[in-house]
Amino acid sequence: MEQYSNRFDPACPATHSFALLLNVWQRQYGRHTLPWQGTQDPYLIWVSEIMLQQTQVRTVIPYYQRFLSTFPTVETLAQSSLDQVLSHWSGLGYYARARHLHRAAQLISANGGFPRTVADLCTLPGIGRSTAGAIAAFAYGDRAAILDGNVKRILCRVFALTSPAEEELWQVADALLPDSENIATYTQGLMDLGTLRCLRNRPLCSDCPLAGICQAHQTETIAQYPSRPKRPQRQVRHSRLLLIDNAQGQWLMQRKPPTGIWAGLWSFPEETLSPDLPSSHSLGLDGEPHTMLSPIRHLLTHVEWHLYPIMFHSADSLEFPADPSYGWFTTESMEQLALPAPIRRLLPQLTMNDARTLQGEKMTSQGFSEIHRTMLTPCTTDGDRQR
DNA sequence: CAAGCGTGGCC
DNA sequence: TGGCCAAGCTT
Repeated sequence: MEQYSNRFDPACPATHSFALLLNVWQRQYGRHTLPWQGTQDPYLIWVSEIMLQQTQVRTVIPYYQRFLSTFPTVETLAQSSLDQVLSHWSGLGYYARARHLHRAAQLISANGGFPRTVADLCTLPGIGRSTAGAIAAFAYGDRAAILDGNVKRILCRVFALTSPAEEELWQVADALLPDSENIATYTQGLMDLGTLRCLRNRPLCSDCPLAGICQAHQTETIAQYPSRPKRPQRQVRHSRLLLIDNAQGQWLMQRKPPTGIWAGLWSFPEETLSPDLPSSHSLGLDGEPHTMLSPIRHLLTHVEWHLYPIMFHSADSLEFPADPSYGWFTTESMEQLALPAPIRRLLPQLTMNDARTLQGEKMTSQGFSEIHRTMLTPCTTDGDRQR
């Protein structure tokens, strides 16, 4: 068998049949009834593409439908408050997407319409080259390439590319584009193939339309593509979450700063725990904590975060008017806030404790100290986590 | 430009 | 069950 070098060869037979094979397959086996299909409205397509960044279709669908029922047009989105947009994003993650979406909506609205080209789409916050390509292909039928995780995996396998540069992959993606009349089918076909056939683990090559031209399949080296870069180890972080209620049954919350994890969302006041610092809170609470809820272990891409919710009753005299980032909320009103997922999951436990039923574990202050010492003592051994 | 940025589901 | 992944972008 003829061998191809570890480089894309535009003259190899696979180049010519790639798009045709993919499109024939997409029409028969691809997805055609997703909520954002069957339209060429750039707004509807844009919202879907942003939500789908690093997020699976199944997760997105209910968010997409709720979002569009509240913000049916780019103008309604532009005229809404950021808080309202973030609250619809609550639980979906990567919240910068929501901030960018809102800002872009205002730019689009001010410009009187959507950008018409890939280059102009790329100028909007939150829209990179791949998202711009998808919007242009689906909304305008432009002959524009996408390059998401699916496409990278497919291209690496079909053309046996071991560690291609990003720009090289874009060149391959461009070279493979069919005529613009078939571009939407083709673009959807890439996404469908990556999701339904060319899976990262255990790809279904026996049912893949590209098996006949796939170099990785022919050399039985599918498992080697794509080579996975090793992830950096997560940094471990410990924080106490201060759940403070007042006599009116309200809870003290704080908006997270504009950068960092959960930026702009509402959470409970935090107290960072570290072995180097005494664990004293900064809110001037004079009472003792009365209840400790179950610790939360929350994993982000780069952080392993341990949260220890503890409950206080606010002294009558306690007020927090000085810092506008604080606010008092009933559990009912908190439902509408933009809350991170683990914080939202705490709400039922607050309700239980609203009535002073105190379902959590009663703790003496000595007990707290004990537990916090346990938290911070070398569960570290970060070396143990390597393999 | 490498690092930062969420979350739910899967095996 | 824990490590890994999913329609990436920003700084």
